[in-house]
Amino acid sequence: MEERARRIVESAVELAEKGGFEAVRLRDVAAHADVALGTVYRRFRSKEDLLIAALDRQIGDYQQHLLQRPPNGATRLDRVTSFFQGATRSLCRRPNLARAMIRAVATGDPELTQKMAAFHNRVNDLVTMSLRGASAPGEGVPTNSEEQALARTLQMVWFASLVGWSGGVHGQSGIVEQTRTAAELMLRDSDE
Amino acid sequence: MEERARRIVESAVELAEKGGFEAVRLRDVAAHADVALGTVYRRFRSKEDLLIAALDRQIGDYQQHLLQRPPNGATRLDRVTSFFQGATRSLCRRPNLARAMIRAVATGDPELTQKMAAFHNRVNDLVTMSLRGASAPGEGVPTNSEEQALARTLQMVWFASLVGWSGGVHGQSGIVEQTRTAAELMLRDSDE
DNA sequence: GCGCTGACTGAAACGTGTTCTAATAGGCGT
DNA sequence: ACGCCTATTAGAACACGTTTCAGTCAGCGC
Repeated sequence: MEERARRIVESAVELAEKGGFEAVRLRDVAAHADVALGTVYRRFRSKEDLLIAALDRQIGDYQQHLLQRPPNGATRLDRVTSFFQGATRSLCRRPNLARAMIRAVATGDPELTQKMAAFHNRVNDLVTMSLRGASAPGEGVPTNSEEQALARTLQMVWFASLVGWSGGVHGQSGIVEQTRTAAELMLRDSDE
Repeated sequence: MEERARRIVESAVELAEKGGFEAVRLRDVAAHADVALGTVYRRFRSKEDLLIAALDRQIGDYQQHLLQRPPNGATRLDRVTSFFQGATRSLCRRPNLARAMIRAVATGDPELTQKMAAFHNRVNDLVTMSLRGASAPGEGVPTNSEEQALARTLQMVWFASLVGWSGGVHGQSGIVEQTRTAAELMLRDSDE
């Protein structure tokens, strides 16, 4: 990402951190990034696009972090549970920002299909990685279909939980519990 | 719901059916319902609130429909699969409307926590009903915790799938497939 | 150096969700 | 019938996402 674009995203993040979705007023973002409003719109199609870019960035960072310290645990259930716990904690550390980004990605604007899909794929990869243990995704072992189904289902449960949290339906612990419960239900008999 | 409010919701539904979320301009809704703009805001906190009310109404209708023809099938997997297939078809019959309502409920405005929760609970009840077979929810059998966990997880998978469909990430068949896959993973050993 | 091109700027303008206000209407107890 | 209260109305007003436009600037080929 180019310098100017990065400044814009960072400004959006700062504003979102303080005041959530509504606080990300694009005029303010532009001013804060020392850029004209038109420039923001040259780089990003919409407010949602901008916030999804922020989310993408954050996931990238977390992916880096995971490569250093891959989720450990003896069983798939342990690893996947601890992965979601860590990811949730990391995301919810800045609740206003998290809510803003989740709202953007949940809006489901058809203009942003690709970026939504990219987000889901990234999370999918992380889940797959945690299911397997150490190894990075796309390396060595080909994904079998059970693994794919597991990863996608867990990713969706996490997403739905995040939306619920974002709307105040339940607390941060609810996210972790719900994903763990789902993982337990799907990995009942597995102990590998 | 009172007459005036019903007219407002119905107007919103008509507009959404034709042009989706953006087509639901509250000025138009008011004009169409033969009501002043202020009256719309007296009854509904926001555009999202209005569309969630439409969703709630639609779920209520579908629940009625289900009481007449409860999902049939020998196993839990069969019933739950056929339930989601039917519900998805029913919802996606009017795609613009569906997308508008889903967007509203996915936005996760903390003002609307209660209505979001109500939506999730209603879907939960329907899923529980289909897991059990004929009997209505809350009657006779108390919900055990495995059943609760199953229902909630499946409801979340369905919701996430709907959001994905709404954003164009996958087609209507993707919704059905993803929920079926999740159900299969969780009901592998069960044949009751 | 010169001109071209594409990005950037500042500012205005537009649409729509949301709020506000003053005026009116309708019902209800007395 | 009268006063009161609440819902409703028409319409203005405001905020903010988004678009548009005319003017400026920077780099780059020549």
